[in-house]
Amino acid sequence: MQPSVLIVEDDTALSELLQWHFNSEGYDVRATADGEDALIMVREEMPDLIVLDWMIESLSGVEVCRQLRKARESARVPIMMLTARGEEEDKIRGLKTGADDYLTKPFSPRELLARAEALLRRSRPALAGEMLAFADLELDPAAHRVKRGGEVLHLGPTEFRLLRHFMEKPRRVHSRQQLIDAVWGMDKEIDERTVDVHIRRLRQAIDRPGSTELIRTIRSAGYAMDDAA
Amino acid sequence: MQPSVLIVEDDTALSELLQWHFNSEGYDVRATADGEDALIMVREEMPDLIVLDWMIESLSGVEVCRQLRKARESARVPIMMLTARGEEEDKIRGLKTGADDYLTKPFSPRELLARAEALLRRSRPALAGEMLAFADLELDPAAHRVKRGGEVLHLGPTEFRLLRHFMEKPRRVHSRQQLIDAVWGMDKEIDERTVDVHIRRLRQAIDRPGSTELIRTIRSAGYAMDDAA
DNA sequence: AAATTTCTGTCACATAAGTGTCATAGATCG
DNA sequence: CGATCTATGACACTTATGTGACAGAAATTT
Repeated sequence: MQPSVLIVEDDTALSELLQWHFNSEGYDVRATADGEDALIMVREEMPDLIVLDWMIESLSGVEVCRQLRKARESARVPIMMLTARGEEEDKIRGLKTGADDYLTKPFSPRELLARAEALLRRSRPALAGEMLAFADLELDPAAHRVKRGGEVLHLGPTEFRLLRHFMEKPRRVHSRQQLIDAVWGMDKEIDERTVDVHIRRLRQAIDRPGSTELIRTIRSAGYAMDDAA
Repeated sequence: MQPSVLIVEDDTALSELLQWHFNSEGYDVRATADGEDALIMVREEMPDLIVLDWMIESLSGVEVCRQLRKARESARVPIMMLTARGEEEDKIRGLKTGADDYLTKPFSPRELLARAEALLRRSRPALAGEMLAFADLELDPAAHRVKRGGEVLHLGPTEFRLLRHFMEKPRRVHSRQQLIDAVWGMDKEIDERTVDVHIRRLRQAIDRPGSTELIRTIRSAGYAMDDAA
């Protein structure tokens, strides 16, 4: 499946250049010059990567960035910020709002693409809308649907995000705080015990009688998705 | 287990930016703007990595670096130095004083995190999530899982940390006090006999009947992980 | 807009797991 | 053989996790 990128850039020439390059690398490209627009487009269809110019119309790059991070769905989409030389100060501020990387104009397309790929590699499974699978569990992020051995399961929204997180990084301990950050959102203040409760609900939802427990408790550390006992 | 980082930086915005990024990579983050403070914090609890700005209040970065290197406990903690462009001279001096790596501002978070991980990998592979192996034992730090000859073992939290410590530095005697410092924490006041008990529990957990003892007692010195003789 | 259903986050309490210490028995050394 | 040092089982205690209930929030239906 081809990765998708959203380019937010008001310099038409540069935007087209970027589009061309991403396109010829096999990306599914969308573009806009406007910040408001960008947010709408993201809501319509989540891209795998966002390239964002610092100086754009109607809503500054920082503000777009901030908004994206605030919404739960887009909180973890990698964002690459473009800045002009001499905006060094802004760079810092831009990054602070949560951009993952920045590039100073002028830059070589090759460099942009290389960095973009690096960003993508890190966070891909979650965002690319790819089917996640583990043991006999399948999770379709796009359709918001989970099956176990063919049978459709019913999960609440929180349990769904929780499971998705586990399936993105299986065989790995997640501390309660990490789970809160990832599933509820960084700024939320959620009691750590609450995680236990949702873990239980998740287990209840995915465990068929007679099947192996997929969510393992690691005492004093957190939880992990695991297959073998 | 999550690695810990201490950020010493007096530009609040930049410090927060760094904190955010390290945090979202799963680090346990502490920060201060002050050099004296930094030394105290290090003494209180040794971080796995120190990020140090060259220009900070009350005590320059170099000085902090020098002091850290002088103290035996902190002599080997990896230090990453941050310098502003134009302080190239200082870079050289910084490295001379014992920094392990440096980065010129402004830099991308990706780069910082990548380098940080590289440093970590060198000093404490287990923290960077690398698989540890010894004889027919395997320990997966990320999954918090131990196998012997393919079979999954169950260890309690303390036994797990103990074993991890042995596997990080095998074929080497560890005194009881060293084990206490590493496994329980510097400040804990634990009876040395208690180590014996946990060693027994560890042996019990990893020894299959008929297999060789992996933890050897070195009388009047401590314990070591060893295979043959 | 009201009624209903589903979902959420917290609590209090039950259960389970792990902890540190001790007394005693066993080893080892010179 | 006495002086040390280490192994072991028992145990009282601390801490972490599982669980059911519940009231309020949010979404859905009527």
